[in-house]
Amino acid sequence: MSSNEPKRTGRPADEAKREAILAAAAASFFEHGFAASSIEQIAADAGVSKVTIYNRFGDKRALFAAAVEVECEQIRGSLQVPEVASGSLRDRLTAVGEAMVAFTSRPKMVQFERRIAAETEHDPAVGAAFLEAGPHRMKESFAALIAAMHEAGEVDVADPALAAEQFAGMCKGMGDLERRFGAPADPQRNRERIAGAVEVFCRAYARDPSCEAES
Amino acid sequence: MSSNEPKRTGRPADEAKREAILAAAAASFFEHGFAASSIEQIAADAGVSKVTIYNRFGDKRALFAAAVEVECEQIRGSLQVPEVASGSLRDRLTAVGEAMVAFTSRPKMVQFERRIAAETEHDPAVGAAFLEAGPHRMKESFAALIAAMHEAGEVDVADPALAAEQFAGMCKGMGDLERRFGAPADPQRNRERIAGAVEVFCRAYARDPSCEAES
DNA sequence: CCATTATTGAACGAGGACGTTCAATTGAAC
DNA sequence: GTTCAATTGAACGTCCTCGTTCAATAATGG
Repeated sequence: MSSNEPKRTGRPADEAKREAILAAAAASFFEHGFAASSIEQIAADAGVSKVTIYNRFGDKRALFAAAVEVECEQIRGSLQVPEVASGSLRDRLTAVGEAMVAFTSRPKMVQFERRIAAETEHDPAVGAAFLEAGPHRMKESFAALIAAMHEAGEVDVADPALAAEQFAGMCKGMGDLERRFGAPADPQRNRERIAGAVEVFCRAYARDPSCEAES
Repeated sequence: MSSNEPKRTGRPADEAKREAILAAAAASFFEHGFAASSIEQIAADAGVSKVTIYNRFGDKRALFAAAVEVECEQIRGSLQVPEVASGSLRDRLTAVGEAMVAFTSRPKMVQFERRIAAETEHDPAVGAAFLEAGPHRMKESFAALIAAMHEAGEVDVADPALAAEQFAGMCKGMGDLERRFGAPADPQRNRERIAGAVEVFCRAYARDPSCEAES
């Protein structure tokens, strides 16, 4: 395969520079936004010539798209519903809720989502790429877990995808929104939200009556 | 009071121009974003001289803040949880859910939220102002309604604010997020989300067993 | 008519940004 | 050492932006 050994003659491209460019681009784009970022500044931050950026990425929008793609790849890699098979139903749900909230409320993620949302109007493909890489994968993964719980007879759920949305929606509550608009995080309230979500979910869907004993 | 009749001498300020400026500013800021909007273009759209804008608003950021304030005022005015006292518990909850979803998923609102979120990093006060004008008011209003239902003995809710967040979160599900990232609206799924939210809410909180008969 | 304020059009200055061009240099492969 | 591509630095052109300045004009109250 020529793809394995390009056998290209001449000076090879410095891959470290590519990564430095993407890192600097991501930092600037996701902190200041697309329009407020300048290629020259990104080049300076990356310790690279401006011409190198244009040679490798061609365009400001293309550089932005590349930075988004890198971030989406990272999301795809680090996103996973914790597959805790042990513990009670409540414990497992609680673990999932905590993982989801922790994942989505990291400052980096909040910042990234803000910028992606802002650019979605100008470039819908960006929003679609993020949606597929993040939320949709998470939802499908969690829905599959709920479906498995249904198969195991632990819960009685007719629409696992809907139930997944319901549980996630209750866990996030308004904490999601508050963070997006700059309000400080409230870990205590987050715990209450997760506990409340588990409680309501069990009351609505659990088959085992002992699950509802805490009422 | 001199505030009632300013008795100012000279040519009076044209209030229609002020509104035209704010309308044009809102249109540009909320469609293209702050950095990508230009004062000259806003002036042209408003049919007004650029100097007039600087005389009246002083600054680009101040103009942005004024446009945001106008929009928040409109939100404060048009936001209200429908106070349907008639109908069954399910019917009332459904009405509230539909109203909330309809209110938050209007394209104008989605667009506005995107821009406010993007600017929140640069200017946290903007995010806080929106949070107070919109989501927090809505939540408090709905929580009061749930508290009233509790007083009336229809539901058994220990934490009305939490229950309000749970119901709202279930109604929105991921539809909220999908719209923010450009996915087309799905009215059918929205109805299912609202119906599902009502169902789960009643199972978890309703006192009247007949409410859960549909299971 | 006069004083006073609002508005305009045009121009200006300083700065920045995108994207290009070009000669010069670097680094790896053969 | 030669060859060839990657990289650099600097400059350039073009355009846009914010914000200011200034003389001219419009609209009101007295």
